Amino acid sequence: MSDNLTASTYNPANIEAETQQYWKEHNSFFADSKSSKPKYYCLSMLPYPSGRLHMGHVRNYTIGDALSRYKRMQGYNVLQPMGWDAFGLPAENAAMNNNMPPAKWTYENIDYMRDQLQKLGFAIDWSKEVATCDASYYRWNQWFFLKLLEKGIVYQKTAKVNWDPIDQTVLANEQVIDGKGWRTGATVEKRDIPMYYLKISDYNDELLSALPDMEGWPERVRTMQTNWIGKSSGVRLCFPHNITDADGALIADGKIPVFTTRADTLMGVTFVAVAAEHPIAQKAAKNNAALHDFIAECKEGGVSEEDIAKREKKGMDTGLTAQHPLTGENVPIWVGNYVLMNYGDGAVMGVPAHDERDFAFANKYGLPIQQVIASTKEQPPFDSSQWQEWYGDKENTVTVHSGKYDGKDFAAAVAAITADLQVKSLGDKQTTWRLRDWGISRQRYWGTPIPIIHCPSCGAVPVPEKDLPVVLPQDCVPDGSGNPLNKREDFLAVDCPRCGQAAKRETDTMDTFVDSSWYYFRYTCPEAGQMIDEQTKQWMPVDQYIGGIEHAILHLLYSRFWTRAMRDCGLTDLSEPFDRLLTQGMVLNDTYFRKADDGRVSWYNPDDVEVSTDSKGKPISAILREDQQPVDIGGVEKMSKSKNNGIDPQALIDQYGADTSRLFTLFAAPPEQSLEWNASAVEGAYRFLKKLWTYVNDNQTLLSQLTSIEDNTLSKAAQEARFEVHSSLQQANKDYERMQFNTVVSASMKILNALTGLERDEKNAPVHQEGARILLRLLQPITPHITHSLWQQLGETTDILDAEWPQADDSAMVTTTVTIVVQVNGKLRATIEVDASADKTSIETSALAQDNVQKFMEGKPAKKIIIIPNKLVNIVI
RNA sequence: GCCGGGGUGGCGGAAUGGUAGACGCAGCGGAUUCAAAAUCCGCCGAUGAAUAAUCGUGAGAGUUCGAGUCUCUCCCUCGGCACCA
Repeated sequence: MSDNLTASTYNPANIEAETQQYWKEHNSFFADSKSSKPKYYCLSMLPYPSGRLHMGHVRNYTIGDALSRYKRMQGYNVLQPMGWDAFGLPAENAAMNNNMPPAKWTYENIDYMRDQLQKLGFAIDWSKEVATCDASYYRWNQWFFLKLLEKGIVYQKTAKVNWDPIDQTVLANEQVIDGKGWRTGATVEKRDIPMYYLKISDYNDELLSALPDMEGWPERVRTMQTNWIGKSSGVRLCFPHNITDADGALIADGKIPVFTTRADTLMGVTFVAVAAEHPIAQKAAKNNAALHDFIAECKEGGVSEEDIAKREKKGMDTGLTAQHPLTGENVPIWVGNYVLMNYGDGAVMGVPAHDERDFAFANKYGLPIQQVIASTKEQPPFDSSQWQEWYGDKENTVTVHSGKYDGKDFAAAVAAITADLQVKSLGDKQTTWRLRDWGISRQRYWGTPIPIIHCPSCGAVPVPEKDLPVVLPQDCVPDGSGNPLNKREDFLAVDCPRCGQAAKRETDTMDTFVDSSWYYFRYTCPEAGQMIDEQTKQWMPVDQYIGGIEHAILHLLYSRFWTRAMRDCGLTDLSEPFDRLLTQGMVLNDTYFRKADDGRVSWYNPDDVEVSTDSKGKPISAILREDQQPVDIGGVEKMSKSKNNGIDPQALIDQYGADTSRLFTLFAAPPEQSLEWNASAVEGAYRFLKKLWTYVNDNQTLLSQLTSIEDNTLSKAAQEARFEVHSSLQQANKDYERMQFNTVVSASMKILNALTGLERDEKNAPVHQEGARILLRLLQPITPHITHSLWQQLGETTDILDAEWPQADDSAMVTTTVTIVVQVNGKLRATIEVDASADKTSIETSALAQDNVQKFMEGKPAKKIIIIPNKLVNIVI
């Protein structure tokens, strides 16, 4: 039978279905805890089951899968699990829109998305699947919460939340739009409510000091966490006062404590600013209506750090004074809306000359500005009408106008001032942290119930371990006003476990970050009748974690904390859960819009827009297909609902297949960088796979054996093709190790180009046979279906997954001559072919003999000749 | 506002301090075809008649025989900011 008769066109739908069926029948991806091979735990961040996979998921899991398959073919026992971060706010929103319980919505989404993941051919061990909304998972959230409560790591305190006064409900930050509630439009208030906190602050030193040694993590993530933990060394000092409360007692023992990192500027203090909730502000407001109103105004607006930082800095004089701790002079006390009661001491010292924010504040309210620092570098003179960068410097400074402290640099001034404060018992060195304890209470239904019972006699009583899990009712439908659990008598009513009288369950649920802080432990033993069992030891820590950069701080820090908390409860020996971390970039797409007369912007999906380009292919205009009218071309932005620039990966899979989707995703950009959607580039990926299919499929007879290569019998063309195959393979193997999959794809394309460019005859057959086998194995982690199918067409009987990984053959890359670049004064003037073994003198001689080299040397003698072997000669004149 | 990342052809991107633009997309020209799709071949940073030369990696300076790469200053842009996940 001739090859022509067996040739068929590339049909991804059939190939992929058959290959997936094969994997299913062979249980190919089961990760056996008892295997003797070295383990490799490859973890991708688990998805929120929003309904359908988006391109970000596809990218994340394609990267993880390419790595998992590569490691597996390197001989590792690979665990690649998958699960669902299934609790959270979107399910409640969907419930409101569709009048459907969040549970039903969530489980339907999980079923759909699991099917999508399977159609993408990911080598996932589905026997280890976990959904965080299953009681079999979240019972261990509850169990561990109680453990931490026992250990004193859980505690209760009040916290500020966004409060919608019309819906009478707590709002998430994302539900606050321009300071108004998203459903009611009412002005959001800050309100204090009791919450459970985890004492992550007990671990701040450890979480910080481990970071420098975490070499498998990107530098930028470690820097972000370092800044987030925010260790700062400074001085905590007190401004004495004699302000009394209603009972005539001194407020806070007659002291206003403040923290500063700039004790060297203490002599420049011209005011003290306190938070609106500070007891002194409260006291001053009693007889001052304007101040009372100002304090009320401070309560408006959101609670996010960004909201607070961007708010216009405002203040009001309390009319009260405190004393400067060193000079005893009176210092006015102001209320500032930028001072936070629950951060530090709720008060700050104001040094307008050397802090930009204080400077603006003092200028606005006419407070004095007292310079106490001068620059030792040449700088413009101090000018109290305009802020200069150097006013806030710590380096190259000397104290001035500071009495006995004059003439000191930063460290000396801080030391001298601190010593005097210590003598007066009004201050001492202190380390503070930016990291705040983790408030985990959420006033929402769709989350893990906090296992606490409120008894009128006994107070807050933990649910006994034997009564776990506290099961979340599955049939509630939230309506936007408060937590539906508060209306569920069957959930609420319970007897106090301590005294037996009628009591009430806690209705707050846990932050969903709790769920994602330890799911990777549970994957190793999803059926265990305890939080984790001995199988965990076999797999943990995670060797490679992959996920979005947006999780660089919160999720990754909480997981590091949670692992330590588990360690301190005797559950694991580990401190760090993730050995290596890869933060993948975002998926972007073009945006198109029209702006209506009233300023409203409508966004159009790139699929519905036709773009015209100039003769060079540069886009010049775009029209909407529907009405043939022009639309404006926006920038390239993250795929999102709001910009209507998302691409549904399902359409991509349906049209081109999983292999093309995977190839495009990995080829278009390196994993850490953002990836731009490009429909033509998808076509290009598809074209490559068609070409690969045709090459193997059309040449089955030629390729079906594997004859050994005798180098000296090969033609020059065959040797060159083989050189290209092996040098590309060598590069690809290096790039696999550093997870640079885009250049692995490039190398694969080069290999296929070399092979298809080489005549397919008996003489060249060994090079084709070897090259095809290299190429298929090289591509298996990236496009697993087509390579599985073509591997069989080569007559190979073993599973390609079990095939030995290809290594570059040095003998294929030996060359007799090399091309050397000749530069004159660093500029390229000629290239020369020399014998690979040529010595420096002969290289120099032939370089100098080049006409163009002589021309540019203009008859001048060479001052210096630099020779880099096999690469370059630079003649300096 | 604070913190972090990124700027290289028309586009995505490639380059252990050593030939900038590999590989691909788009574009242009050609072959094949009744025609189209698909496929194959060639060209493809700018100026230029040019296989000459000059310029060219956001801008400016510096280190070096040599800088996309190292150092400093500046500009633009994107991401995170604790109740979105």
